[in-house]
Amino acid sequence: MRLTKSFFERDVLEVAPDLLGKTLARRFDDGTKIKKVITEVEAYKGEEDLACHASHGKTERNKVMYETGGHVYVYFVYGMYWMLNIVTGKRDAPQAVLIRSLDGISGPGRVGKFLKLDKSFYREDVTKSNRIWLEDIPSLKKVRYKKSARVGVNYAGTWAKKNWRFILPS
DNA sequence: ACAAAGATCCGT
DNA sequence: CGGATCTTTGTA
Repeated sequence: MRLTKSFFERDVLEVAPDLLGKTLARRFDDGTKIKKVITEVEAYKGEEDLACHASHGKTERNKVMYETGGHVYVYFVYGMYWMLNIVTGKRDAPQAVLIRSLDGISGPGRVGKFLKLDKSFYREDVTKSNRIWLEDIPSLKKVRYKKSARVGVNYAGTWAKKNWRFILPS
């Protein structure tokens, strides 16, 4: 079953761990369809969170984070990687979940490459899109997961210490 | 206008 | 541990 708007409109700290064990589905232009279980995510929450891209207010790059949950936030880094995030929460509450790993695909850069993401996915709605969406596995109710500090955000001071990275044990 | 840094990955 | 490679951001 496809995850709906109400799933994504909750607080990012609830949505992020709930995404573990869920399925990410992607239909490519040639019609090929793939599904992978999400195994690692990170939460980025609000303008106060110095590790969050919204910490300097709304900009051309991050403006989709201010929209309602369920939108895709993709951005380009290090000259070669597209990072996949799912916006969560209500409008004007900038939050997003970074999809760091899928089953067999370790690292956010590789996830973007595997899914063949690009600028055109910016602001895609995963509750409606026919090329990227998320699905529940009804039989799987609860999963155990580990928490740790987020990766690559040491510049964020005390915010870097928050255990907002959620990992499914392999 | 421009320089610097970046929610990364890979090879050495 | 440094290079690749280029967009976004704040003004170094």
